[in-house]
Amino acid sequence: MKYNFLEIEKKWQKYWRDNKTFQVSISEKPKYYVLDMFPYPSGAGLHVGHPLGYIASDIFSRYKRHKGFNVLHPQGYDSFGLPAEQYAIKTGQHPKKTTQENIDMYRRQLDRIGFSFDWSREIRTSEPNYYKWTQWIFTLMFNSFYCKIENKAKHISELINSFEKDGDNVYKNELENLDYSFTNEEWKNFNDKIKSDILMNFRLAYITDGEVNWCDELGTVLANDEIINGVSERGGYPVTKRKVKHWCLRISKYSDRLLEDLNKIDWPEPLKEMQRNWIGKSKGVSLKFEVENSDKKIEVFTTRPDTIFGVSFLTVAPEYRDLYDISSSKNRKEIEDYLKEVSVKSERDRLSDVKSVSGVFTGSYAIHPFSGKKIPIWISDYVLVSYGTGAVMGVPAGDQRDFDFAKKFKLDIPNIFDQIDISKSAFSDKTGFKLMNSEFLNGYDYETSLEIIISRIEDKKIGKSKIQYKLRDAIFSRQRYWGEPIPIYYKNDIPKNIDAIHLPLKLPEVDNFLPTKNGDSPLGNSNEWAWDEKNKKVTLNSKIDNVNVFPIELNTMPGWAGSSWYFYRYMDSKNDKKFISDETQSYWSDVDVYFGGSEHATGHLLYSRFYQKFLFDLNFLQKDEYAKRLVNQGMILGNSAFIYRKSGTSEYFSKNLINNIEFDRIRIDIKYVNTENEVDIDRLKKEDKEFNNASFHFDNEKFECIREQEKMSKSKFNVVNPDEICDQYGADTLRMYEMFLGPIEQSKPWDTRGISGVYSFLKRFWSLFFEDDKLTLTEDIPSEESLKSLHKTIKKITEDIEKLSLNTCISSFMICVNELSALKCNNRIILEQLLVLISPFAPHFAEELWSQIGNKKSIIDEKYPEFDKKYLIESEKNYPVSFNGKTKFTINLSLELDVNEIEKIVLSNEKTISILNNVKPKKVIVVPGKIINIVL
RNA sequence: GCUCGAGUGGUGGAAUUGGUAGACACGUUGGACUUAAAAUCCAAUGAGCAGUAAUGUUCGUGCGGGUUCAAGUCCCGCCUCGAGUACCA
Repeated sequence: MKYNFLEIEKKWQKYWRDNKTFQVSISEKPKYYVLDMFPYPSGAGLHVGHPLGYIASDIFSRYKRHKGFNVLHPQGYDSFGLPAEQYAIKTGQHPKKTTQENIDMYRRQLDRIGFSFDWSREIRTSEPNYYKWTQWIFTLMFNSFYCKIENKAKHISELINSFEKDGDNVYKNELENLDYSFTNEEWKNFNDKIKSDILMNFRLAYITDGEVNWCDELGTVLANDEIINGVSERGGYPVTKRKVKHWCLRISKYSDRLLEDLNKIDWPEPLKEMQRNWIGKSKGVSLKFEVENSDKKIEVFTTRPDTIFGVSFLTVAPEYRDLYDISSSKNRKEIEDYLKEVSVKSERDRLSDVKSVSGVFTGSYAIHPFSGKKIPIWISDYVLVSYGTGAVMGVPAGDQRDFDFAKKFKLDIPNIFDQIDISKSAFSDKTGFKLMNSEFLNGYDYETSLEIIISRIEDKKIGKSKIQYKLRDAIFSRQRYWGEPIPIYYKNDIPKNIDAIHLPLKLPEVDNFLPTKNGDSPLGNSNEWAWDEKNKKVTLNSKIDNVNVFPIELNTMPGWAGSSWYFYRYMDSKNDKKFISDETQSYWSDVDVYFGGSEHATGHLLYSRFYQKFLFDLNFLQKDEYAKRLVNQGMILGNSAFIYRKSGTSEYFSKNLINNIEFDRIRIDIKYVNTENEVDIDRLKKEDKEFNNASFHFDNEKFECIREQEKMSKSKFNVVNPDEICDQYGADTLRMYEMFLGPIEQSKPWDTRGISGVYSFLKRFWSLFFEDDKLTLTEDIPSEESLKSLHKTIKKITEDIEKLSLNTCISSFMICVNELSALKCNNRIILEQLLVLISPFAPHFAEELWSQIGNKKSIIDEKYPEFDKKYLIESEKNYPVSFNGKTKFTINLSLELDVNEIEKIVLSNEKTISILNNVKPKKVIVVPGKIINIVL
């Protein structure tokens, strides 16, 4: 019988569907949760790079199931957010429609590959019965504050109680942005608006009015991790600073826990490192400088208080809060000019402008706390408002930026480092110096001076040790249509949340869902977007004059709101009473292995950890980390084709090829290029419009086609569609080939030519079962050799799957089948076990043969074979005999021999004698079971 | 700039953690089958040198040193590429 993969795959996919094979529920068995990062259905469809992680996780899930675990392996769609909406806008359709279409396409493509997903648990973040809970979590955050004393989130009512009882006594330290203090009596007398404003400083979801990253093209605000190199991650559009009222999540309160708990989880070290850098903890000192002729003080944050005597100026950020209080009115004009100049700069300008130094003198001076000297105060945009205190002390001798600044504006550069030349650049090392010109710190090194200065600063009560984080609060508002509405309404300007029982607050239908350049949210286009507080429902805007009807927040949530907690919903996706029942949570607990790309390191993977800890604090979750182990799959790179001008050719590419012009090469679709890198010019010119109009003549003499490896993408004309591979070779071959390509976490190029190796392997395996097209198995006791081959393979496969080294698994299968083919093995015992072994990798293939050899039940729950040591015991070893470490020949010896016996045999060996040629060896090293080395 | 990660045949990649470098594949070459092609099967395949040949021999894991009986693997110093980050005081 022939290996007819198309028929087989269809048959078994239907069988699994009909028998609900992959539907799981709570059982007596131990659980195992294998999770993939769910896709956002983008419209371009899948290419062979997408399923890489899914295949690995599927193999692992099926393997764990064979091992006796009750495996939860769900899948869903991250269907809200920018990608889905951008696609809808591009194609001029409603996002609801395109999302549904894209999901259908994804599903069709995924189904062909034979995944063992439990689709009965499917979730979509854009479905009301899902986002109901996303909104619910938001209201929890709105109604919570972070208690520093207990180091956890608590309900806001506790804070209010404390204010009513003790004023701000207990939580005074947390009122960082508030200038005034209040007693319990004063609190009670505050009006609602003031109370609300004060509480906003505490709420974990809060509204604020600060500057945000604004993207004109996308018509929305973006979070820091959505900006790459000063442009938007989606689409690469410019980003500017803009003052917008927006919601934020106070993730910064969790900085330390997010950092510390990285030690608890088995995630890839590079990824943890990225999170550590993003959180950016640094220890230092905050220090107050008096300002001459002013009540205001300037507080700076520094990690180098030891260089305090090197301070020759202070610099504050252009957005510094007390800017006008600390600057001289004489300099007003220059300052305002400078502020204007800075504000027009986009994020990208600022980045590309890092080298150039700009700033303006405030006209006033601060007083050095130890030397008493007058220090000029400057304004410069190299200082960031959002980090530290928004002000820095300028130490040109010890910091390159301060050095450059001082040079540019001709400020003092006092040297405080003995014997060190700072005429060309600053000296920023923490070792290898002794201080000078530093009064009581003279002669000390970094460590010692640090200790002295900190105690001096604390004695003088002008500052204290401080830990500073780079991690900022997460901007939560999007001025977009396709996202979860934020369940907040404004009662007399005071934000109130819609209670959980009235959720979901459903996304309204609007005629125009396009984003606007002025930042108005498309939800404003709805004429039914007001909250009737009395009847607890959404009503017409026209009723807002009514005392009980109030406007609803127009912004929607960012894409990561829905993806920050979705892995819990899978456990109990149908539950409409709770986001997840205690019972299901107790059983499924957490994710055992999470597969996904490292590009989410500082986005999704950080936000979801924050959500986890928050919900843990409020006792909704039982663990404070959700994924024990994480595997980053690498990318599969596509072959892009470029036409280059050969050197010496004076001919240029035609100007008509505008869209494809990149320097002196042209990108073309890889389908026009054959394996010899020859371009099919005729077809290219016929099918490609741009080439059709081009005056460019391809000529092998003047141009050449070169392949380059890049990320697969439709726009790069280098995608390979998994459907085509399934048509031609079958899903099992695709699955195995993707794994065979290389280590899962590595990026590796796709080469369709290589697939034939895996395909013919499966065919060879298949043919072990047949003779002259008829199933022919013997029931005899298997031969020693075949048993050895099998058990060697079982051992290797089991070890490698656990390590997720799946590429070497495929090699082992090939070796085994090669060996069995050579042995002409058609033994049932051997082949049956081998089928179970390979079933996670090539499930359709294994099911088919399993049933053909007479099994009635699916192979899916068959016990995974275990190796028996007795078949692996070697009695002999082919020892390499090396001379000075270089192997000259091998000798087959019994493993029972001891060192002396081996040495004797080797030395009397005729080859040894001839190589030694009467020279007496200096030393003979024998490592039993490994090697023999003769030292001359 | 800083922080990670990686450099092994023509290509993708193996290497029990210090013990026969190049497993397993692709590709290439030769052969078998075939009128022919496809498919399949067999053989060779790191480079160089010597030999008709079996074989022998030298060099070989980015570069330069070191430790060791033995280094792709460990240590020191460089180079190149990739990823992340970017005025974080």
